[in-house]
Amino acid sequence: MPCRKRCGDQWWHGKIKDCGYRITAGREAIIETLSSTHDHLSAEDVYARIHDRFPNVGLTTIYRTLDMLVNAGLVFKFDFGDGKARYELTEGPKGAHHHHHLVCTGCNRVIDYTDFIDDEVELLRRTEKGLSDKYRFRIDNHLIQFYGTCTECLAK
Amino acid sequence: MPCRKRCGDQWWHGKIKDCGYRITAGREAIIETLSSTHDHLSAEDVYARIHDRFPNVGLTTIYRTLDMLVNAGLVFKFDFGDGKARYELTEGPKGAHHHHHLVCTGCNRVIDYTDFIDDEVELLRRTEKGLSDKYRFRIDNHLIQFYGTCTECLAK
DNA sequence: TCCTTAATGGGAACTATTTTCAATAATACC
DNA sequence: GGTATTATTGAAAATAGTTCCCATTAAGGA
Repeated sequence: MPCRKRCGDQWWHGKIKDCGYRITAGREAIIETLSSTHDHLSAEDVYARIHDRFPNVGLTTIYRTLDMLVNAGLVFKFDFGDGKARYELTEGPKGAHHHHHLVCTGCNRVIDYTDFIDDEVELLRRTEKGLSDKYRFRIDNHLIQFYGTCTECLAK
Repeated sequence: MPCRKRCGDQWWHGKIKDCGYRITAGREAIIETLSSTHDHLSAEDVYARIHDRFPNVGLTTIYRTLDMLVNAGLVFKFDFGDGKARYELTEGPKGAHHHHHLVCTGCNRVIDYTDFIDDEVELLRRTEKGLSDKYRFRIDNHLIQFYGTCTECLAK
């Protein structure tokens, strides 16, 4: 499928090209979709949201592209315990929007929170340093999630 | 399958009975297996380790039991990104052995660390309090993982 | 010991994800 | 701009982890 959008470079083009990947219409569509929502989309969700405008971007491509984006560090892959992977951009055109997740084990709802993030990030940075020194790991990323029961589920 | 072990109660019997579950030989075997290792076992791993002594505990039962144990709060279910769930006891006969994980995205190796845990746990407790107040969540658990590349994979 | 009901196992079913492969399109080079 | 090279592609088939189904069995209370 030809890359029909002839508008200028997007903020993420560099990051992709630097890793040796090509810019395609499918990839544009996928990244656009991810960047236009705060939902935690599964591969199938992305497919559904793209399919109208790009009927010939297949599910396989979605999976492959998301995987590639995870490799390139542009996307983070989450497991919220409902059997399918969820994807989120690590940053937008304006930079990172740091948040963590609160997951309801009753209904699988996920709340993004940014409260307390500064303290967390500060501690994580220290921990990261300590760990990478001690275990000789290069640490790229971290995951913090809290699990519990949301108000609605508590009411039952 | 009859419960052949007639030895006295195990430390976990109460927790299971309190949730209305029964004690069976299969469940004993599964918990024993989990408590005798620090490995992060998948359902299939547990099956393999039990199958010699209990040839008639099926994989289905392993899945069901692990799920039940997660519900009962005795087991924690992890996703390290290799496509299968991993299970770990949340506590042993001597109480909880608190640790977090360092995951290599190259080879999927997982290192348990306990360093810095005290600071982390202290911060988490505070965050947990703040979050549960603000979002009216009952928080039961948390997950912290660091992702990166281990020494061996860095060498490549 | 008997009775109720939860737990079981084997296989089939399900579902998210990956693989295969021939066709197509994005980039580098001229 | 045209062409060669090579990554990317979609569809269908394959895979793999997990769950469902249902007749049978066993745990625990009376």
